[in-house]
Amino acid sequence: MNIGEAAKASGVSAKMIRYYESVGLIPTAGRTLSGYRVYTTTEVQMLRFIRRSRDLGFAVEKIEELLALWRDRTRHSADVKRLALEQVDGLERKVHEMQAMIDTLRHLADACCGDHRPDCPILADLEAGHSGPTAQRRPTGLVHQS
Amino acid sequence: MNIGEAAKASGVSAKMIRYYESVGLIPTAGRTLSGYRVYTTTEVQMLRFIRRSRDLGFAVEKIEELLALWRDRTRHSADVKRLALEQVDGLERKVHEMQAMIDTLRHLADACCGDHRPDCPILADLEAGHSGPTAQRRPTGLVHQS
DNA sequence: CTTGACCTTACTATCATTAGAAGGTTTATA
DNA sequence: TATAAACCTTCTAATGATAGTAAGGTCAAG
Repeated sequence: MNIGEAAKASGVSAKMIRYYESVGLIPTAGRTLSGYRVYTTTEVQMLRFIRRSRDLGFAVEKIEELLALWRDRTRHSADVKRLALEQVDGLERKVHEMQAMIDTLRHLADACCGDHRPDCPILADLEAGHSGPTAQRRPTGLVHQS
Repeated sequence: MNIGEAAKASGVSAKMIRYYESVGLIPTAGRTLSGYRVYTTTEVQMLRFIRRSRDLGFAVEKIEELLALWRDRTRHSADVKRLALEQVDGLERKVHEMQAMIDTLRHLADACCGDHRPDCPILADLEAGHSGPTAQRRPTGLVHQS
């Protein structure tokens, strides 16, 4: 199986497979004589594991831990559960932050008549910069990307 | 007012002020004879506007539009409202995605006894990669950062 | 033997932000 | 006045996951 076939079979792009190899998330793949990477079904399974973990929002760093537990037949399921719940915590923190933004924006938009006139409480709020009732005092680094 | 004072007054770091200038979000600042940037209260107000917009999750690109409307005394408040509601839409899409992840993870974690034994439905799910009841078929590019 | 579809590496970009280095300026104090 | 601290300047690089591009090698079918 070459990288393209492995990509199709796992749902991870060839680019990302090479990237995961480069950062040590997956072991260096075998090579044909001509230098093509070769993948076994076991490695494709690992890639699917990674893909699914990404779909659940796990960072590559955490996936590393998940993979280690996956391979460890003497693991404690408590450790897996802890990682999952930590992930839930992180996601919920982000959700709450965004929900606060949504609430503020909705509130401001409700107050804006949204017609041809220039007067606008949304701009007034941004201008005032009072950071309103739902704001974070300091960036938490969690949501500042769009 | 030099850049440090403007940073304190606006809540935008000096680094970011220079960055915003470099990408054209704010006009190039005036300079002293020795090359220090100089800021007026108007410019500090603009920085506070930017800061507040970032706190509400707006991308720099959108802030550019907001600033243009802010400066335009013949604006239609409808345009501002539209931007705000688009932002709400984007945030809600992300929130729903994350909520789906949370639901899946919670469901899996509930099924995991979390003790010293290795058996774990969370790992089983990741391994199977069936993308479960709450999954997105394709990455939307909205949540894949931690 | 050519064509097209694949593979290789390496570099670039994204987005907002932070950090560092190396060097010049201003301000306050000894 | 000398000096040190605290500022400022520009430039570079890193973050995290992913996509794009370019230049070149390989493989399979026609």
